[in-house]
Amino acid sequence: MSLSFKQKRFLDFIRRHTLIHGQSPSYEEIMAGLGFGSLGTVNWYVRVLTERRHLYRTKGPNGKRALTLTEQEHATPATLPLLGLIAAGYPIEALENAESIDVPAPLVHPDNFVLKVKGDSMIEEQIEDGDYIIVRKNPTAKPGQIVVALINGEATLKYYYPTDTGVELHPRNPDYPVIHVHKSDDFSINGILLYSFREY
Amino acid sequence: MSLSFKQKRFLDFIRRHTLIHGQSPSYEEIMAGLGFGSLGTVNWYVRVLTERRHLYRTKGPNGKRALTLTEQEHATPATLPLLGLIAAGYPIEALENAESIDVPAPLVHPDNFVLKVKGDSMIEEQIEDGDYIIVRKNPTAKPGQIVVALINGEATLKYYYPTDTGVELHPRNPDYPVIHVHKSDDFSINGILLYSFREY
DNA sequence: ATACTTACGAGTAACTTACGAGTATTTGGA
DNA sequence: TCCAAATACTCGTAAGTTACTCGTAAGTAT
Repeated sequence: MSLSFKQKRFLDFIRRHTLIHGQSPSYEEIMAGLGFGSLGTVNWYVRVLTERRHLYRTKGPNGKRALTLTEQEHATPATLPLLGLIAAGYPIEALENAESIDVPAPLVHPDNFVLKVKGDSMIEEQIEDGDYIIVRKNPTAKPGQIVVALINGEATLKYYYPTDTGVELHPRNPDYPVIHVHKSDDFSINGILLYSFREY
Repeated sequence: MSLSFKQKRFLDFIRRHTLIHGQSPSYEEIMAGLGFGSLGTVNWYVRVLTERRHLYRTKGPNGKRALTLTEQEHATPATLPLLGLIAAGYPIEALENAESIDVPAPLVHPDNFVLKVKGDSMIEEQIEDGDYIIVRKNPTAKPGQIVVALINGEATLKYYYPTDTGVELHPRNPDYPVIHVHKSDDFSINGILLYSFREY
């Protein structure tokens, strides 16, 4: 879902023009400003960037000078870093170039981050390949919360229930077994599950 | 809902006139002040700006020198209205007091809205009770998009594939049957599925 | 009466969209 | 490693819409 260099340049031009002139540029102005030779080129950019929801018109289709950046409220970027890939039963796989993901503003918090679900290992939790989960980094949890836990290095997503003797991890789907964590296990809570989403 | 350059200029004129002269300008004064050749032009601005809620009359319609600015209110929150409840096989149930739901900023758009999923009827689509879906209102779709469709009044969430003879609706899960829509069916597309999420 | 506001009808310039076709650049395999 | 295919980008022009304009006449409140 990332943009090419030229596409970024295109969006930048609109942002700057809108800022400086108080209204969106017309196709002709964009054409001149970016050195294109044809309106068709401008239209091509508008079409693909609209489809990808980086642009929209404030006044419905064919509204004049109505091109607006979706990213406008990026002034306070409501994004969280995508820190890694998670698949049940495997270690969490870190991503180097922490890309940012748009999320609802109330979820923006320094301790929150996003993981992308890899594979269908969590299908029984109604979470499938390609979904995203938002996690609050926290080494502890309250009983009944869903946690991202690591058992002997393997990630899992389960309800957390501490007991006298150790910890029980319950699946969302009651058809699957409860996991009993023993003292001999290497157990840690990575964080608490706050939200999950899927883009279509 | 942004204004054109000329529309801003029109509002500015009213603001300044009201400030300086202590009363709103008459149509003639606006005409002279902005260099129009006709009252019709002034009236055109008043009409569209009133429709868009940037102007109103303090004394009801046809009140003289009563043009007043609706000074800009909103600090655009990144929310969408929750318009109803959806369950596969049932009509969409409208909610009266449209509450607002926080969503990622890029999804904020006048044509987008949120539906809450009721019951487990969409479980095979990996969408369960209590999930939310974000839909872009649109009466048509491109092949391959996931649509919220109504067949004989019943809602469903399916991949959309038009054919020569009608429309095919494919489920996300291939274990479930493809629906063939016939001409005799009352079929309409409510919108296009953009995003789904779940709070924990 | 006077001082305004509303209601047509119609025109034009400013823009946006649609279409058709061609050239670069990346990507996925054999 | 090299080709084929997809994707990204470019051009020109014509047609379609919208924002804005005019003029005039009829309506409404003091």
